[in-house]
Amino acid sequence: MEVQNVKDTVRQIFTEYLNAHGHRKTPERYAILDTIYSIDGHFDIDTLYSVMADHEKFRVSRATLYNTIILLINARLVIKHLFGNSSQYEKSYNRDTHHHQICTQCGKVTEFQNEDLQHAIEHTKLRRFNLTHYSLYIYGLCGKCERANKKNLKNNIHKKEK
Amino acid sequence: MEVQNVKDTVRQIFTEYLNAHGHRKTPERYAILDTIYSIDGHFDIDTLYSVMADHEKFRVSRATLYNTIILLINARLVIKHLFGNSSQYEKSYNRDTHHHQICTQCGKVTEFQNEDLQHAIEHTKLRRFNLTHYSLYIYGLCGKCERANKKNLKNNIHKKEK
DNA sequence: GTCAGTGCAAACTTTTTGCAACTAC
DNA sequence: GTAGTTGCAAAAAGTTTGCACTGAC
Repeated sequence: MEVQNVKDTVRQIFTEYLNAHGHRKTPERYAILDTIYSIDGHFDIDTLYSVMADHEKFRVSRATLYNTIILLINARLVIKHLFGNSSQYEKSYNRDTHHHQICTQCGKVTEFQNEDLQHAIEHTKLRRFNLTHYSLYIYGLCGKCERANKKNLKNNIHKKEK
Repeated sequence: MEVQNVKDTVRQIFTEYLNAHGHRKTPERYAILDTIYSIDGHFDIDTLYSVMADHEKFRVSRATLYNTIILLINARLVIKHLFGNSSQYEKSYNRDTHHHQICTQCGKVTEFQNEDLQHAIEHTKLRRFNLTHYSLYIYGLCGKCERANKKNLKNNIHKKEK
């Protein structure tokens, strides 16, 4: 689907959501949705705030960002992650299901897809629970850090952990 | 394995870890490890602080709790989760692998086990990545909330979302 | 016209940091 | 003795809240 199509569709979904829940259709809310769907990958509130301040016609307050993102999560248009210290968000409509690899050393987050895994998770029998979505975080050492560690071992460099 | 055995074993693992990394073996550190291995399920720093203040011989500062828990995570004796607002921790030695169901409405976190799922995740081929551990969070509606919602619908009670 | 929504600043919560005192080694 | 560790308090970071103003309905 083309970017503009996606933006139109999510705007429509959002409109329906707002109507259904008796919320007002403010320009701020649509500007936020639009900006989020212009961002690839993860972002935090601060990044979103900067992007909107710099590139978009709208400047909205952080309070409004926090408020609106809750609506978007409920409308299933945004997913919230909790990596590292701050909350990270990402658009969720028309995105391929993906999983997350997180390097415990450098903190780098990489997405990957795996249909078998996806299938296994989505078809897990759950007792008294109605799955809507899920997050899989795989922790370990990324290739870069592993190589760096091996090199350091060879050179007998010992970085003390904090 | 018996509780006391587990405590002894983790103390030994921690000692080895501290030695290997040139850290001191302070009584605070062992008291924290011991307390953590007395707690079943998840806890946050504040809870741990209270438990130690109330029930244990040792009172340690929050700063020390934060410092020590990082060591314990690195020693693979504790796992960190990010549910809801604050970081949650749990002991990880000698625990069965489990996954987490999180109700998006009431926030309740339930653990469940599923060997097929566990196997599928652990045997996923990863490119340039060395898996050490993982967390799977499944979001949805728990049975209680689902029943409550149905009941509300029937009675035509409309709680507006915030 | 009304009240939900917004912006701003203050408050709050969780975590980190700086520093003096302490203690494991 | 010395440097790593601790406790405390202050600071930082992220998020929520109270309130007056604005604008969607």
